[in-house]
Amino acid sequence: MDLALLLPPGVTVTAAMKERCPLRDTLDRIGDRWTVIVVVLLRNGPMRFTALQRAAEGVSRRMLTHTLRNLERDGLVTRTVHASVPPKVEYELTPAGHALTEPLTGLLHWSVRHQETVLAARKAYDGGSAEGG
Amino acid sequence: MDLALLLPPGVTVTAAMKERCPLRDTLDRIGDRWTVIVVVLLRNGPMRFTALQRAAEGVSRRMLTHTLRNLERDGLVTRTVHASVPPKVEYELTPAGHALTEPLTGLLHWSVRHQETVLAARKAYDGGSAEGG
DNA sequence: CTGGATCCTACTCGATACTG
DNA sequence: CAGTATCGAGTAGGATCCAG
Repeated sequence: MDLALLLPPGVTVTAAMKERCPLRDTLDRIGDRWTVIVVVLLRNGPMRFTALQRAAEGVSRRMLTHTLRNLERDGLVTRTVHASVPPKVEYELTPAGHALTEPLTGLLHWSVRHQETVLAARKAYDGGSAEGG
Repeated sequence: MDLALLLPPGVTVTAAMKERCPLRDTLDRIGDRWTVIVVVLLRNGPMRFTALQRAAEGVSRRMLTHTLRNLERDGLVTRTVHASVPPKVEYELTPAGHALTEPLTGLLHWSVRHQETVLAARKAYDGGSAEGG
């Protein structure tokens, strides 16, 4: 992508950005099925593994683990193991992770505000395209 | 997802939202490889098909067409054909599409600001995990 | 409760060739 | 210039079983 037009004032396009588009990078990282959901859920504070699984509704243990590992790897989430029986593991956003919740929360709000509009548009489009056939 | 905690004040959780999580819905829609890129690129005004293809860097005609069709279907983009030779087709964001650029632009800015941090965290994580083997 | 290993399916996406 | 049709590879992610 051509970044120069889109960046906020004061931000310069570095060589690294040209080589490796930051947005493309971020999308590759958060563009899977569960990452955004998990980050948004962690927005209000630390959560345990099982609590996340319940809240995310539909995620398998495998994918939740996978998602959390990637977030941890990228420094967006910390993992804290409490030595107890049964085990208790808490996940919490780092500052970078919290910063990410801002646009993602914006996305959530957009989703809520435009759900009906989008659904209606889709219905109209599908109806219109199919007509006459 | 449990939406009640996360919604802005004044927004009520409707039955539709419980049935069909709006965020999940949005992510299914924009979570593919090119949608976010295209929407961000259209942020400054209408663009032609080929201009988009050049700017997106790497998208195939097939995928660009597919992406634009979906955006059109959801009412986020309009498609205008100018009857000329050669053909000229312009794509432009609708108001809903423009509203979407706000969080997406936020995401872009986050990407730029945190690229180095994330890359460093990843490197550290990978190095740390691999050590001793 | 947390999470690793394996297997398997479905779907996404890109390459290529063709059209108006 | 702006698409469409077809095909094949790669991979995301779910099901299941095992373990500390």
